[in-house]
Amino acid sequence: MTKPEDPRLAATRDLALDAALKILTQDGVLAVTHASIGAATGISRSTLYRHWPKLDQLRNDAFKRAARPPNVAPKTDGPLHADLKWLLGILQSALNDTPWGQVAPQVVAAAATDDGAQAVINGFMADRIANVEAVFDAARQRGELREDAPVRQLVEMAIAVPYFRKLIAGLPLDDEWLTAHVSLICDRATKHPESD
Amino acid sequence: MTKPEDPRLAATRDLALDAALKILTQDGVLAVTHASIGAATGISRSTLYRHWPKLDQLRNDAFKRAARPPNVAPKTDGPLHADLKWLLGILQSALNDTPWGQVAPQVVAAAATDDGAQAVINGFMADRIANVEAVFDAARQRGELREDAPVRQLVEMAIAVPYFRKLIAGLPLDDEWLTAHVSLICDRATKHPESD
DNA sequence: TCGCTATGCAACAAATTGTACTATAGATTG
DNA sequence: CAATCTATAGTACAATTTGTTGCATAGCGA
Repeated sequence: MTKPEDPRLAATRDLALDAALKILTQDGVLAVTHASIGAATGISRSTLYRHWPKLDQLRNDAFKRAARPPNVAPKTDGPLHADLKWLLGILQSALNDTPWGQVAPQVVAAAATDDGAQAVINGFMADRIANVEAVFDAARQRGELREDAPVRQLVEMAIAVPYFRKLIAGLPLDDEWLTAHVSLICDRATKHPESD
Repeated sequence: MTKPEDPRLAATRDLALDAALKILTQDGVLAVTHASIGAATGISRSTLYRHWPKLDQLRNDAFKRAARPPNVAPKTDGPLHADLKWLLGILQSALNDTPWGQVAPQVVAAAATDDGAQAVINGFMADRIANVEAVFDAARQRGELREDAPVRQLVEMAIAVPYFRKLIAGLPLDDEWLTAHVSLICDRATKHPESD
């Protein structure tokens, strides 16, 4: 019943949002406008207004594009510290090497006054937390975890610190830091601290 | 040699920035403009332009006003978990009950493209970290800390998690959470886990 | 009192944001 | 292929935002 969509629509949408993402990372939210995207892509301003009548909609779609998660299934074959390092390594890469690291703070700020942006960040964070939880669950089933391990808190810490360093404190995320971070968390969670 | 400043300058500055802060918390950065402040205060637009010729300068000053830290000397008379709970309680209040909780995400976002905003947040965070470090230093001098306590990491965690919860994840900061958070950090830092 | 300067006001310029209309080019259907 | 529908380019235009300038007034310091 639903007609197939005119391919031109998807084409301009993709072209426009790719440009929007680039502008977003380079010059910030304020720089993504119908005019700037038109200049970058050759798409006419009037066409862009037909796709996104309001500027907020355009920016929210740019946010969504930046927030597209790597969508990996977490490695859960143990041991915990290896799984965790693997998963947080992906997070680290996302923050360091993809537009998300540049864009996330702007989404966070937009979320204060814009429900669309709030939804973007909630969805993204839910994915991240679920992945880390899956890693801990697998560790528990393997019997690696201490009975009293405060898993919820540890999951939160695992994610909070890299985000804090990158977005708020402006500190680097590198392998040395990651190793220490994972070690600190596993130390509290597992029965026998890995003696390396 | 430096003439005393005309009192009218300070008067309009304060009046304008107070209004700016209110607008900032209520409607976001984008709403703080010379026009909106003029409407809120009765100050004429041209006067506001003389004080802040560019919009960025005006917004950065509003950020600075929001970021004015409580400027408390941390309690350091021990034990660690009490000092830490006291200090993080102040942080929690600042995030929950002062404009800083609303404004911080916007400063973080602005920092991506604006050095002034970056300076605001760096200064604020340096203060916070120094205070928590002072608390740990005192604990060390009292002999409460384990030899191998990773203090730098724990200081970072102590601050990172509340910021993450409030700014990024939209989770609440309440007393129950704070107690658990402090407990988890002290557990790793102190020689003998408090047995309560 | 006298000069200096901050303010208020109004007019204006330029850029931004959004709308409307027309003509053309590409897609879908028969 | 032909007819029709629809997305796009281009232009003109309106409304708002952002910033400037000149002038008169009122408050401050000497």
